[in-house]
Amino acid sequence: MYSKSEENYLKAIYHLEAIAKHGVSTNAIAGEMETKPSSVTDMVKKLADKQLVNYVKYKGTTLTEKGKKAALGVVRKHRIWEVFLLETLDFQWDEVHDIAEQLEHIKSQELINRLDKFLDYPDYDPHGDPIPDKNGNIKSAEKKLLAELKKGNQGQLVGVRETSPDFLQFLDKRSIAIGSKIKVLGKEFFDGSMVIQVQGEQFFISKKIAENLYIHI
Amino acid sequence: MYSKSEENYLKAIYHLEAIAKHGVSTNAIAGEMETKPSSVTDMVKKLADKQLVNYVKYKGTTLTEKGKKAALGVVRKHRIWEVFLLETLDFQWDEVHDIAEQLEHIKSQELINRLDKFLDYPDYDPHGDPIPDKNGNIKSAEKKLLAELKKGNQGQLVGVRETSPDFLQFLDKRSIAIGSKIKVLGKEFFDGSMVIQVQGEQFFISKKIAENLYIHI
DNA sequence: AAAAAAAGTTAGTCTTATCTAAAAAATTAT
DNA sequence: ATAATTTTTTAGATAAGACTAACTTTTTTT
Ligand SMILES: [Mn+2]
Ligand SMILES: [Mn+2]
Ligand SMILES: [Mn+2]
Ligand SMILES: [Mn+2]
Repeated sequence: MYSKSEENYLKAIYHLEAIAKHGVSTNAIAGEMETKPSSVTDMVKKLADKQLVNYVKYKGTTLTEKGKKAALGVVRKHRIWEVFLLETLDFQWDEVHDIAEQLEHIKSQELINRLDKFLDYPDYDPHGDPIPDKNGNIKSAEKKLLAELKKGNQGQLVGVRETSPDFLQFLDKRSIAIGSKIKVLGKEFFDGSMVIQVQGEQFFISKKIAENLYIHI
Repeated sequence: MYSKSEENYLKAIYHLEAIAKHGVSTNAIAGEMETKPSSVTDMVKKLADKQLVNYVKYKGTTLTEKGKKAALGVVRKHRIWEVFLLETLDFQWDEVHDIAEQLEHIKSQELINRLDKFLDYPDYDPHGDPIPDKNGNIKSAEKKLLAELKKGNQGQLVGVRETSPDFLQFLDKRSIAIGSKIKVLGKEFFDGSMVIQVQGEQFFISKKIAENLYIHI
């Protein structure tokens, strides 16, 4: 259907649309794709010709319905493959992304549907991101940063934003891991620091820590 | 490492070397790859520059040790993915090839080794072709055509050469299937026809039938 | 052994996806 | 409201891989 490059652009634009207010900027796409802005201009023109994006010179790019559907198809493949790599092949949490980046481009609807079935229709990928269904519907909730929760809220740790060894060791030392239930016992308005409860134990964490933990509520 | 196109050429040359006496001809590669001879000339020159083939203008192409190793790597990936598609995802025997043709190009040694382990180190792919190990060694026997067997020989049906509905129905009607044990009870020198025994039952088959069944002895 | 046919190569073109450098438009600072 | 800066686009170049058409070498036929 679409080339690997086109699929990667669509996915990048999809991800950027979630945070951009209006259209996605050429520079933003270039940043995400690790290419030059001039390459992006070329590609978004091609995507516009194929009715996959709305592109207004100097103004920005947005996905059309057709483009969004295509992007969600790639996102679905990516996340299902990530689950497979982690659950079935026992890859580590941080090893799956690069391989899924390639596998997401395999052309076969049947393949991904059978894989989905084999994995028993997972709702989330290993990073806590929801998996769209066959029709591109995302029924599951998007993950949130722990820092966004209020006092009294609780949820489950589904992923980390920062992956440096320092940070992962910080979590390890406190037995905070993917799947842990976390409750916000208190939150300081002044600096955003929190007191949280994890498996009975209480920890004080800074805003910086809370901004790097993804939660499902 | 190598591009998808280079990998496909290496694999094609590897397959053709098995039947060619001397070097593989440009036209033969073009046929296998479904490209034009001029495209092949371009590519074999590039492969020769990379020490993957020995190419002598107008004479033919052979794989170097380096090229053979690379080709076997692709063959290994292809066959392991085929096993996965059939065994794990329940694809039909004749649906797996096209998808494996894409999956064989995923760049990750770790991925294929884990998949191999997950499948419990299969020796053959669903078509009865042996799977090279990590180092490119093929310890298992190559499949043979039933037509090559002699009176008294027996083996296991591992694949079919022809895949037309007519032929598959012919087999179905007689309950001859992949995995069936077949014994040659008699063979006519005049026309190559055979009497075979399959699960207690005896059948008379023409040479044409016997030339389309692959056997492991 | 010459002529004809087939096989293989070269030269030049095309497409896709990149890039650099220069120009134009939009934004921000003065 | 200008000027400076940043963002974006255009123009032209490059590399991979494929094609057509023309040419050369090899093989087969007569
Ligand atoms: Mn990708
Ligand atoms: Mn993910
Ligand atoms: Mn292939
Ligand atoms: Mn096979």
